Parts: sequence; C-alpha cells; structure tokens
Amino acid sequence: MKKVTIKDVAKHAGVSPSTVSRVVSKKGKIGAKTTDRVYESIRLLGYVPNYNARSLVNNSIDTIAVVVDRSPKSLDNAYFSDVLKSIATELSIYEKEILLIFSEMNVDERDKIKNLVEANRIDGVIKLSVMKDDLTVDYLSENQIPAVVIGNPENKGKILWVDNDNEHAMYEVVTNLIDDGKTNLCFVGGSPKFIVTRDRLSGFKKALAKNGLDFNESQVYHVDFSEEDAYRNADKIINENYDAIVCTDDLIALGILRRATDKDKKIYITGFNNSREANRSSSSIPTVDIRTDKLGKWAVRLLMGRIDGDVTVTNKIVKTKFIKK
Amino acid sequence: MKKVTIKDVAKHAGVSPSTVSRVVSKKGKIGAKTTDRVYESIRLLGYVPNYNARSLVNNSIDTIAVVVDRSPKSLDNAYFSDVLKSIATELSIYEKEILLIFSEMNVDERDKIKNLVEANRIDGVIKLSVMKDDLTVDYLSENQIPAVVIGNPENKGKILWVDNDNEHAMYEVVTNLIDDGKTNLCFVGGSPKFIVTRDRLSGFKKALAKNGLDFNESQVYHVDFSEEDAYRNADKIINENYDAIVCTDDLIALGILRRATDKDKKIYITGFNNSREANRSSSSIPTVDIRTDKLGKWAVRLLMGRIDGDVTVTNKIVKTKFIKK
DNA sequence: CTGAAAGCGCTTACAG
DNA sequence: CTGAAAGCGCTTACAG
Repeated sequence: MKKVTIKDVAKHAGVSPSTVSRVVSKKGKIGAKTTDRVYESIRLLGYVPNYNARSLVNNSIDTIAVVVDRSPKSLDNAYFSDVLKSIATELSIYEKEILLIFSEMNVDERDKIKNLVEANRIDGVIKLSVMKDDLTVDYLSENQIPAVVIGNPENKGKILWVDNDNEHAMYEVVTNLIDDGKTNLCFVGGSPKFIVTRDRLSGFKKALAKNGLDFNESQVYHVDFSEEDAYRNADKIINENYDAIVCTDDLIALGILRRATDKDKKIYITGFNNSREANRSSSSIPTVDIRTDKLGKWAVRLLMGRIDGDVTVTNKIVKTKFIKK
Repeated sequence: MKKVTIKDVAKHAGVSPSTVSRVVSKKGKIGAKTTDRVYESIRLLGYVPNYNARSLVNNSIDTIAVVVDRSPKSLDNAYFSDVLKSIATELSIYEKEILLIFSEMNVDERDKIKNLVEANRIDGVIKLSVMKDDLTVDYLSENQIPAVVIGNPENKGKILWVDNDNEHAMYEVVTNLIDDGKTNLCFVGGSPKFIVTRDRLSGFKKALAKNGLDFNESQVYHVDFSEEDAYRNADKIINENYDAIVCTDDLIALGILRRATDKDKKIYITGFNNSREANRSSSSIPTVDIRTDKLGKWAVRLLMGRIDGDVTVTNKIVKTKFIKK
C-alpha cells in the first residue's frame, strides 16, 4: 500500500503541489473551484500529509512533552493522574499530541528534554512538578523553550507556572473553622521540605494571627505523606483534644481519623485535595478542592499562548474551594 | 542560536556529510581515525540529528502510541497507571518515546490512530484494553501496523496480545481454599460483560468441579466495580455464612470486608490485583498478583519483536501469583 | 573506506 | 490566484 503524497493529489486534481499545500494549510488565497477540486482529490485518495516532511521545513511538530517525575508514588497518585487527564483534554483542543516522559533523576530529565528539543521532536514542555535547583527548568529558560511548570518555581521569572494559592487556601479553611467557634487548632502537614507544606503552614499561622489567637510550634506536626504514617503517629495528636485538626492532605487526615475511630474518639478533622477517599460515604471529611482540572487546563493555555508569541502572561493562580460538607 | 546540522559537523571534521551520517548511524565501515574525528566534532558542536529529517527518509520515528481508553475511571485506576509505568520503563530500554493517546470513543480512537500512522508519527501501537468489535484493532490488523493489545482480543489471530490466564488464576485461588478445608464458597465479580469476569468465574466453577463440589448459580454475585457498591450489596452475601468469599477485585473484597467489620462479623475473603489497598496493614487480605509489570514489559517486547520482523510470536500469557498471607 | 548526488515529502518566497 | 524551483536536514545506492 504505497503512501499517497502531495504530488499524487496534485496530479489527480490537475494542479501543482504548491496549490495543494496551500489548500491543506489554508494559507494564501486559492480559488473556490480549485479548493473544492483539491479537497475532493484528497478525500478520494485518502491523503494525509507526512508530518515529518512538514516539520522539517516548519520546525514545529505539534507535540508537547509532558514530564512526570517518576518517584515511586507519582503515577499511582490521583493528583498526577487527574492533572494529566486535564492536560490531555485541553491539549487535544489545540490538536497537540503528548509525548510522555518519565524521569527519576533531574539530570537525566534535563538531558532527555534537551535531546528531544534539539532533535525537533517537541514544541514545548509541561512539567508536572518543580524541585529546588531544577536543571530542566534552567535548560528550558536559558534556551527560551516554551515551557510551563505546575507548582511554585524557585525563580518565578524564569519559566511559566501555574499553581494554587496554597497559603490563602489554608487561611480560608482555618478562618472558617474559627468562625465556627473552634479556637484550639493544630496543623498536620507532610514534609516541610515541600514548598506546598510551607505555604499551607504559613496560611495557618496568618489565620490565627488575624483572629488574635496565639500560635505555638507545638501545634505543628509533620508526618510522611501517607495514610499509614499518619495512622501510626495519630495518638499524640488525638490525645491533645484539639477543637479541630487541619491537614495538608486527605490521606493524612483519613489516617488520623481511622485511628480516632479505632479508639472510639470523636474528632473534627479537615483534609486537602478533594480526593475520592475524602468523599467516600463511610469517611467523608471536609476538604479543599485544588481544581486539578484547572491546573492542567491553564498549564496548556499558558504554554500555547507562549508558543503563539504572547510574552505578557507569565503565570496563573488557580483558586481553591473549601468543601465543608 | 542556530541549530547545528550534519553539514556543520562534516565541515568541522573535514569529511563529507555522508561520512558523518554513517558514523552516527553506525552503518558501513568507517576508519577509526575518521570516526574519532567525527565524534569529537559532534561533541564540540553539540550536534543532535534532526529526527524529522531522518524520519523522512527512514519512515520510522521511534515513537509508539500508547492508547488509554478514557473511561472516567481509567487513569485513576492503579491497574492502568501500573501498566503504563511498566511500559514506559521497558520502552525506554529500546529508546522509543511514548505518544500518549486517550480516547473515549472507539471510532474516534480508530480515526486518531489512522491519522498518526499515515502521518508517519508513530511506528507502532500499544493498547491498554480491548473491547468487543474493536475498530482500532480492525484498522491495525488490516493495515499490518505493528500493534499489541493488553487483554483478551476477540479474534486472537488478528493482533499481538498479552494477558493473564484469568481462568487458571482463579482456579488456583479456589483450589487452595478447598485444600484448606473451605467447601462452602461464593464468587463475587464485576459485570459479566467483561471477559475477565467470565474467565475468572469459569475458573471458580472448574475448581469446584475438580474437587467434587456442587455448583449453584446462587453462589455467584455481581456488583459494580467499586468499593462502595460492594459495601452496599454486602449484607446478602455476608448473611449466607460462606466459608470463604472469593472476589475478582480487591476493592470489591474490601467493600464487603468493611461492611462485615461494621457488623462485627468475621469473614474470610480474597481479592484480586494485589493493589496497595489490599496490602494496608489495617485491612490486609489474600489477593492475586497479576504482575502488571510483566504485562507491560511483554507488551513492549512483543511489539518490538514484530517491528524487527519477527512474525512467529503472537501472544504471551503472564502467570499470576496467589498471595495468601 | 569515502564522497557526490539524488531523493524523502513537504513549504514558501519569488515571479507572474 | 497559481506554478516552478529551491531548500529543510537527513540517508543511501552508486561509484571509486
């Protein structure tokens, strides 16, 4: 089955390849009758332009690298899969394909992306997370490759980014609880090395301050980012009889809640991320919707804007929503 | 920053572009000294071959489409993400990239794949699931596109496939329980419209027959593929006081177990898939490891074999393993 | 072992 | 509005 080329179409329609090209790409004015004839030939012959030939002259391939840091957890994590889903949906609107990249090591990731860019295999990059001293970000910004990061990049001027306002999100949760008369609160977060943990803790403190409540370091707990670890460390938190326990993640909250239930102890606890787990009837808790759908969508929009030459917009903050129940 | 081309390298090394090409592609004999000089120039200039130019003449682009049926659940589902992870790992060994395709509608999926194939954007296809009357499979087989499917395709001769032996897997579970003296068993599965449910039920029946136990339709229950639905429908199963309840999925098993726990009722129940949930200390249950890592790995190997011209191997059955605990 | 030349399938100034 | 021609950056018979 010989592939049909632009020449075949041209011959069949009785025009030149240039004309066919113009019809297909909708560039330049072509007579209505000619256009019709060309389309008819394309349909008849089943012509699909060779993307590689096109890219060779265009230097654009309509493909975006989507980079997932492959920590053991990342892909199993609903956050990543939700964002990926949203990115995929939005990219399809722009008719871009996804080249999916996993990388455990930041150096390897940088080299990989460098290669893909220089081999003309991608037009842009969406990175699902950022880290400190991110080499990929450095490469991308130095070489002015269109790229966007989901999360809070160290140097905001370097690269497009989209993120929640995590400080404000937590501020809102805590303010809400205080308004309900809960004044003895504690904060349970993941590792403080994640910027997101720090941002949320900062929101916690601000809400207390704003409402004239004292803050003490003893109100802050850090656990591993897992339900199991939260469960194991729950006792010391539960025993303090806080009015409310606010957590930076649903799984953390659910781990603590499970421990409390085991001990037949009633607690008030809030999560974060609006995960499926937080919405199961048997263990439904208040949580914060971080709008992964919007995070993904805006990542794509910022990137597409940049590819189209827009240099005015550099980031987008996605509003969260406290789901109190 | 002008892109460096093969000509630049040739000039710098004092050879012809043909020679550089041969060195890079390792085709044809080139003198050791020349080779060294060319490599040195490549390194110095930072040359990366333009993939689109190469593909234009090669008709191969080192990219594989990985197709995910985008049902609402698919991406959140650990099964899909695990398989995807394994495919990614194995493909990277062959230095192939992943073009990630989601598609909700089978017709759209077919058209999408057709386009990518004809535009020379992919060399092969891995599909994470198959359905009845799968149009994508028809297109791929009719046009002899290298492709592999994970699951049980209707017409086994049409396309490469890899799957578990689900009947035997369940046979093994049930036999094992019977050996332990449990004779009053029931089967709880997802919808019977999935081939996998039918295969596992068949294994259940065979194990009973083999051991001279009677089978009655009343021993078979079907629930939606979710923990919630299993929980809701658990009472009628629990009340029968079976020696053991075998389920086709961990979440189903855990839903029933949770209900039993709520009622302070002891049951013996087994799951399927060896999911994280089935291994949590608080609710650990026997389960079957379906080896998603091997499913993904073999999908890639079969595909690569076919791309390299091997037409002898057509499928692979991945052994499961009962994890009794 | 190496080079000159043709060709892969497009696009796009240039000319009309 | 349309075509002839050059060129994108490679690879690969062909010839030596």
